[in-house]
Amino acid sequence: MPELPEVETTLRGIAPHVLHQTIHSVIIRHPTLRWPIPNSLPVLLPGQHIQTASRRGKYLLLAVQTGTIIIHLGMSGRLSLLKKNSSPKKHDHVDIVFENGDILRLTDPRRFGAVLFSSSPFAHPLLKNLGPEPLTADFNADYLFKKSRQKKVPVKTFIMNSQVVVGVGNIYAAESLFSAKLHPLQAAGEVSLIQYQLLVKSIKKVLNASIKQGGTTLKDFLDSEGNKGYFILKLKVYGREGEPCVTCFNPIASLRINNRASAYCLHCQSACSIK
DNA sequence: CGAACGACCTGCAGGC
DNA sequence: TGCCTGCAGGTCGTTC
Repeated sequence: MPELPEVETTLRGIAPHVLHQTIHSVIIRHPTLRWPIPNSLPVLLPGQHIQTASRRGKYLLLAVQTGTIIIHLGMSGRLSLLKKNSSPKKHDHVDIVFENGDILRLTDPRRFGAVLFSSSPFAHPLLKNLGPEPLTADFNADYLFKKSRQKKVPVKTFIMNSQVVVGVGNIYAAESLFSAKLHPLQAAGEVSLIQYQLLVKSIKKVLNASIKQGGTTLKDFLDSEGNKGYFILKLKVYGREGEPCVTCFNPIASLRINNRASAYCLHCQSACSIK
């Protein structure tokens, strides 16, 4: 489910409802997500209140007095806000119940998500090596160009590496490369500065447009209020294999790169030097 | 060191 | 209808 726009949509949905709320209790129904949920949370968190709600890459961060709750939605995770006594369903693994009765509930069928706690989240092993946020000025063509020299990995793999830049997953990598007219297999180290300028612009444009539409709902993404995202209507290559390219009308092709489906236009995204 | 790949887990679509 | 296979938005840890 979630790439950066979906996580950002989730954050914007929950933030106004959880900020400054006092935690009443924490219910863990299924503690084995990607990593075990710390069993100290139900003891540690009650009585504390949410001071800030933010995002780093695809990690949601809820800060309380003694530290920060770190939430990752994995492939199929979703947070929703519910009213008091809302009965849990099959994949509702964690509830954070507030004193006013509201419930912040994590639902995650595939359990690739995570709920962790850290007194200094940015020093946490999962967060400390993350690359820049794609929508900030730190993420620019000079940075990508320098970072990519001598790298032989496909440019698609390169921009999906969270140590290079956070938040670009399979959908938005495909869309951004199409927008920048770059072949996904082009070696990252051989992409020119000019091409990176176009790619950076494309990534920012695509992510911003998706956030505006509430993210992409393929099959199961819903925001914290249960609404779908409408960016799927704007996807130009992802999931359109065999359908005509919106620019040249040739059929969209597909490759597997690192075992991930990679849709692209054979004509518009021609490679200069694929090895 | 970087790169490739398996692993985690469930649900669903499609083929037989 | 039902079983089997492959695939899915992520990304860490292991192996080469």
